[in-house]
Amino acid sequence: MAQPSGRVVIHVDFDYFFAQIEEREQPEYKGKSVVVCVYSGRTEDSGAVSTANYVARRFGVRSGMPIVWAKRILKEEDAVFLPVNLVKYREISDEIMDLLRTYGDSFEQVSIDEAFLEVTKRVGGDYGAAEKLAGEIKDAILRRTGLTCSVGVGPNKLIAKIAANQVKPDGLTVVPSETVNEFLRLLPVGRLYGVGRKTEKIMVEKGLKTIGDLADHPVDDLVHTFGKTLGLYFHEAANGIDESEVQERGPPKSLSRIATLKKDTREPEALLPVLIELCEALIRRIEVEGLAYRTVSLVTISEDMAMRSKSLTLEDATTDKDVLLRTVKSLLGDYLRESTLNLRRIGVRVSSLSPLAGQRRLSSYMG
DNA sequence: CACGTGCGGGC
DNA sequence: CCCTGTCGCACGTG
Repeated sequence: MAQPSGRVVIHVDFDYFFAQIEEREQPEYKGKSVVVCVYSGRTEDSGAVSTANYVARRFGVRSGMPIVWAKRILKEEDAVFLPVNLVKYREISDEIMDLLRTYGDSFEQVSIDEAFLEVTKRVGGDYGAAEKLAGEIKDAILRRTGLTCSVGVGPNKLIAKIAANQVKPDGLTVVPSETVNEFLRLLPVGRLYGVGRKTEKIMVEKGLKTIGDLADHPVDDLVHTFGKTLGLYFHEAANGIDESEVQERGPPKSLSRIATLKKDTREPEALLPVLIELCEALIRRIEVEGLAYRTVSLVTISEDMAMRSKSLTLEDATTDKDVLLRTVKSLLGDYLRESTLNLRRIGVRVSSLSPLAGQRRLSSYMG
């Protein structure tokens, strides 16, 4: 009873994207563990793993893992550790996204390495034609960039995304509407978009281990446990229902920059230079986006890893750098009066963003 | 509405 | 074992 609408949606997920790019550029990395890292700069190897190739993953290296753990795991191996080069990855991502966009009735970039394509019209609702098209997309990306990706085809975004994750790297998984329920039923609830570690734990404690369990569970109880929005969403998702459209994303709703401090401190003299840099970076971004901000937030992560935020909404939207810095300083004062802990990381966020009038820029979001 | 927190996705 | 960076959404509270 999944989709009366007869849609066909494709999800494209670039395989171990950052590490694959590095591999492609250095053929001598082939067969070795390649680990792309975000170095925080507080000690030699402080920081976290961003992406690892499949060789490293076989040893247990994972995204988000501390770099020192990964080094320990791979110390007997001839492994390569590299810093992230986001400018390079973004350039390659943009190139692939521009290519992908031409294959859909509509297109939605989800992140630097993921996108949805609505192809219903393009394939006339036919899953055989969709599978062929998905293959052509994979070929085109490979020819153009030398990179592989994993692709999922399904009757909606939810199913297409789960399908793309089913076989990777270099996978192609097609789930026609008639097979949605059998496809979902045996999968663990954690495979559902929106179910992470915390939510999965709650579900498993309720005896909901598979998506089938969730689909059969009374929706009232899900609403009671997870709230109206999420409860209804989980119920529908578990039954393979998702009517959300594939559509170009608009301008960002918030922008933030966060940094790790060289050492834990609560001294304004030590924090200020960092805040200035973060504000400057944000203002540059606001300018290229053609946006103005009205809400300013200071984000703090203290030595105990607790995250907090302080924010203030201005009377009028602005692009002014000094206003931003003054506001951030004032919020820092508020925070320091309330807490005695040293800070480990600090960040600045702007939100309530509005487009500046008379901007050509708007056109770049209209698809 | 403004403010603050929690969570997820997944590099 | 130690801990990156960025964004969106939901929701509780005042």
